[in-house]
Amino acid sequence: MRPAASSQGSPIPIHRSRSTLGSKPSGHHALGGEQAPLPREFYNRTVLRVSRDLLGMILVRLLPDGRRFTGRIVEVEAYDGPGDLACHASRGRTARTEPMFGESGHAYIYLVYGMYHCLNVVTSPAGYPAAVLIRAVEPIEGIEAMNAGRSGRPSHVASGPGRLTRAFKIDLSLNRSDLCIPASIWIAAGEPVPSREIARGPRIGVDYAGSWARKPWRLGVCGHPALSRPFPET
DNA sequence: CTTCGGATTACCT
DNA sequence: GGTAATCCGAAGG
Repeated sequence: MRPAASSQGSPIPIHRSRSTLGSKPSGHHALGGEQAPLPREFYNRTVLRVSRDLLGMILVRLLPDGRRFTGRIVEVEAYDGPGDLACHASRGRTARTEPMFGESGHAYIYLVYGMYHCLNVVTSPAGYPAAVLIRAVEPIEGIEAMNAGRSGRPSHVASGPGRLTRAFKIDLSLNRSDLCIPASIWIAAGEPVPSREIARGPRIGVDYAGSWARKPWRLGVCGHPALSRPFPET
């Protein structure tokens, strides 16, 4: 079952980063209205719509010491409600999954395999548990700090849900954060990705979910170098 | 209380 | 291809 989406066909108005109010030709970003959090309405839609529209948006992380990490979202996965056997919420409303049942636009973060955190964005009207797993971003700001003391291609430091949270210093302390407030973590408008440039495939690591594992709810920017792994052909 | 397994990654053969 | 690492939360006794 899906929640009745109030804004099914109409795009959510987003303050594009292209906005040219007093635009400056210099390379410096005008941080005034720039990188403002996406509005609650963006998240309060079906998880598949939000998933698609999150591609190209900008993940922003402001550290306590003032450093700012940003990256372009290039890969996500949708987890859709109590019927989706790959979704944690399909096993009921528990302390861990509680954020998914709450208001959209909040973070749902959990620990997997005892060592990696996964960042999710809660979607849909409150009461309907659904979330988007952010699987990969293309680093923009802070890429050097993210790679400090690590090997591997610097551009891949946030490719994969566990690598992404490690690079951006995201852990359980940020669970339930309101992403519509520019505090420690939020998502800002970027360049939307056209449908024809979106690759789709089965979700990763959910083979226990039977036929639900085969649903093509992993979305990514076609051919992008920062994907966590290639998408299946056709 | 104990047991079990995971929306992953890195490193091994 | 295989598997160790590592710990929280859910479930069962």
